[in-house]
Amino acid sequence: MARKPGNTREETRAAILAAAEKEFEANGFAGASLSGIAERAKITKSLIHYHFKSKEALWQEIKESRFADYADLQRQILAEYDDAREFLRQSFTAYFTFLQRNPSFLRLMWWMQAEHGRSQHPQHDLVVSASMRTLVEDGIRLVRDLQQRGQLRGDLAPRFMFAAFLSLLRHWFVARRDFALVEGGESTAAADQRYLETIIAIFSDGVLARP
Amino acid sequence: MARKPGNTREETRAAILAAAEKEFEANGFAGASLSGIAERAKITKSLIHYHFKSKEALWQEIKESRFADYADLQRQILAEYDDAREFLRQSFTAYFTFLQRNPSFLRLMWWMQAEHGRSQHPQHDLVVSASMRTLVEDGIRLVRDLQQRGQLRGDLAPRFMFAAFLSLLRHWFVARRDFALVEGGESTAAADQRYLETIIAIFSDGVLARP
DNA sequence: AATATTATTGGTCGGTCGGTCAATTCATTA
DNA sequence: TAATGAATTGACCGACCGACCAATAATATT
Repeated sequence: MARKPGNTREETRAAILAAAEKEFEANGFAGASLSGIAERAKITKSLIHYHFKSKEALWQEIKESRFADYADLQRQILAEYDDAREFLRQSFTAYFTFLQRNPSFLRLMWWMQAEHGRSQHPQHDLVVSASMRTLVEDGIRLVRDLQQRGQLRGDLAPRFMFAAFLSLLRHWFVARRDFALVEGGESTAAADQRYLETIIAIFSDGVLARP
Repeated sequence: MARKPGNTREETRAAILAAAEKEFEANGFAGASLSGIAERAKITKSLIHYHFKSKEALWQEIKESRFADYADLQRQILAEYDDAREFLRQSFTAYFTFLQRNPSFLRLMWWMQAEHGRSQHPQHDLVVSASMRTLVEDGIRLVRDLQQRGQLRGDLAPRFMFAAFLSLLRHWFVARRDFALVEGGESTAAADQRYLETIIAIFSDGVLARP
């Protein structure tokens, strides 16, 4: 009946992808609806199927594009420094800032973890698994290097040290809501910053009082 | 047309609740279906509505019953010890063991966080919020006490220290899948134990090499 | 034994889901 | 300007969703 003028193929595709990302971020894969995506993108449901094969293919394309951002992050973290303490600070800050600036990435990851393994097209999880594997492998290798150079304590397994690193960073952005419930007054940004300083201090030096 | 003999009211209710917990755990609230629950419980869909007002009410009842377990856990964590190092070990171990033994609780929490704030009946979130608030408040108070008694370093804000504590514990059980992808061979139980020892060590003493 | 109450069923409702298709409109080109 | 191809639409499909209801079978009460 009608055709919106001026939009190129890529513009429309991008609009659909942006709308879909919001919808998936808000509702997860199961909860998201093509109607909702169409509404956000101000086009009709049919057009989504013209540009993308299926809902699952759309979800897959979003996941892949989001994981591409990880490459830059890894390069930042893996950059080298002379001083181990300063290295830790830089790594924590880089990862933390990334999560802080990409809340939609974090929410998509959250949904992906929850829905992991439930896909009817298992090959779709391969890209995600490959990305995670690379991140974990690189992180473990890095910790091992630092141990061998005598900058990190050598009595702990590298992979569990790196797991602790990731936990401290990733979990905050979902837990902070619970902490905002008590003793309000502090802005989110301020709380973020103070949490970051705290985990750097704990990770570097521990929490026990020194005599 | 027919009625299954022998089942008391409570038995049927319990069967539905158990089936629903599995279904919600696997698919989240949006992804779960009453048909799936009925199938698991080996009854019909209609019977669910006879015993429970709605899908949402069923979900709510499961959440509440699961959060009741938290009370015992808190009492364990809040038990007192003379030595701070031993106290940390006991607290980490108690919380860790709880999550280890209640995987369905963890998965339900995961879905709840993802779907939080999206309920059409906001009052349903109140119980969850209240539980989380109590846990966080008690934890913060405990850290503050230990600081004042000189057992924990006093230069870090209690709430962020406690947030770090929770992050190290909760995040592992969702991240460990990614770590299982690399250097296999270690059983899940063994990896769990080694991770626990690692975070206790890190939290207590930090990761920097001591000269 | 007759009656009332409770537990359970099959069937059905309106609504939404993801997906398909033919028709239509715009942009390009001949 | 006419023809062609790509982009977009509305209408529609079968499947499933949560919910409801009348009928019925099992149990409890009298």
